This record gives sequence, C-alpha cells and structure tokens, in this order.
Amino acid sequence: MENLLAFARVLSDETRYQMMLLLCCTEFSVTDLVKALEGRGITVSQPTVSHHLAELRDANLVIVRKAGRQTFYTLNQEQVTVCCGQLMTKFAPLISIDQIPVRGSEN
Amino acid sequence: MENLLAFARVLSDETRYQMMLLLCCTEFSVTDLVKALEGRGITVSQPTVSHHLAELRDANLVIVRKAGRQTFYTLNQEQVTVCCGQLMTKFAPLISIDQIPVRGSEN
DNA sequence: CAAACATATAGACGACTATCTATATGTGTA
DNA sequence: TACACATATAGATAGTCGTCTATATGTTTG
Repeated sequence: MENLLAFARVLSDETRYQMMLLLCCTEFSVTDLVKALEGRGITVSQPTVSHHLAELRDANLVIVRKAGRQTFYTLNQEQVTVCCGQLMTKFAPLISIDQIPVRGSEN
Repeated sequence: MENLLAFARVLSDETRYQMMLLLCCTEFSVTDLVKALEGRGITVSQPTVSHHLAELRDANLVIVRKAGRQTFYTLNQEQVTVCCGQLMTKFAPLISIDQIPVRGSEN
C-alpha cells in the first residue's frame, strides 16, 4: 500500500527508469552501469548511480551480489510483478485478469 | 515508453494516489472530491485538486463528464491496465503471465 | 603494508513541483 | 441581466530531490 507509492516514486525518474531497463535482464557492476547509461545518453557520475541504486535497494527492486571489490545488481522482477498486481487490484479492479494486454504487443 | 514515466510520475504523489483510489470506482465532482480527500486526512484546496486533475487528464488517467456547471471525473481503468501491462513487458519479461498475483490476495 | 581500484556516504546546490491565494472563465438561476 | 456557484488558470513560495565534488569504506594485489 505505501510500497506502491515508493514503487511509483522510484520509477518516475528518467535515470532510474533507464537503469531498471538495463538491469532487467543483465547483471551490472556499478562502474559498468555508469558506462551503459552513458551509451544511452544518460551521463551521470558514479556516486549518482550508487545513490539511485540505494533507492532501488530500499524499494526491494534490485538483487545484490557482492564479489570481491565489485557489487553486481540485477532487477528484482518478482517485486515488479507484485507491484503491478497490486496496482491492478487497486486501480483497475473492474478489468478482468484475462484482459491484461499480452506482452510483446507494444513497443 | 515515455508514457510509463508519466504514469509513474503521476502515481508517485500521495495526493494524486489517494485521488485515484477514490476515483477508481466512483464518479466525483471536483468539490466533492475535495471533501472526500479531507475525509481521508488529505486537506488541500480546490485549485490544488483541479491542478492534479489536469495532470491526470494529461496522462489519460481520468474520464471526464461535464454536466451543467459541474465536471465529473472517474479513473480510466483501461489506461491503468495498459500501463501495468507495459511495465510487466519491460521490467518483468521473464515472469510468465499466469504468475501475476491474483487480485484480492493482498491488503 | 602500501597503493590502486570499486563502491558508498556526506554535504552543497540548483531545479522541479506541490501548494497556496487571487482571479478568470463558464454555467445555471432569480 | 445580475448574481451565485463550479471549475480552471496564473503567479508566488517553500520543500523535495537529482546531481555534483570530496571523501570514506572496503578489497585486491604487488
């Protein structure tokens, strides 16, 4: 309930949005993530990325793995799924579950 | 794609979040919405509510009906559904559609 | 153990935004 | 037509947040 607000807040920033797209299906170290963002036209410093990763952590939206001096991050797809389900429950209760658009049909 | 950012942004404010909950299954005039928010502990002026309604309109998240000097608003559940579907596509592509949590199981 | 590397934290600053008051626009009514 | 009501717009202001630089923490290696 409060966590939906946090979910929306985290998602509402362009930089974090792009980070989440990158992290969705690939594991990144912080440094590599900075470079990958650069490649997408988002130029931000390492501390800024670390700061956003902390927000994603607080929202339980990333899975963290430490290896040596590096830290690897991946998106927690299950948490995304839970939040989307709650969004549907609260804001689209009249729409039947089988009307959810098939994925891959847009973009 | 850009519209998901707008969706998240709109949803990320507490006042708009509560407005959307109220509007989800009930039609409200602006004045009545102000009162209903008050009842939920959100005390805001009529212009503030109008301002937020304009943002919801811009994001295609409300259905508007004018009747005389009143304007009635309801949540556009279909748009919510579309956005949730896109969120799933982008941020949880590895999770199969039938794993979406059954609605009503939380809260 | 010292130096280099990887990430996180702290503090400062500018931009955005949620809110307000005042007022404009539009609509029904006496 | 004048007035009351309902909503929208404009402009100002305060608080939040995204970003940066500087630095601290932690880890590997020579």
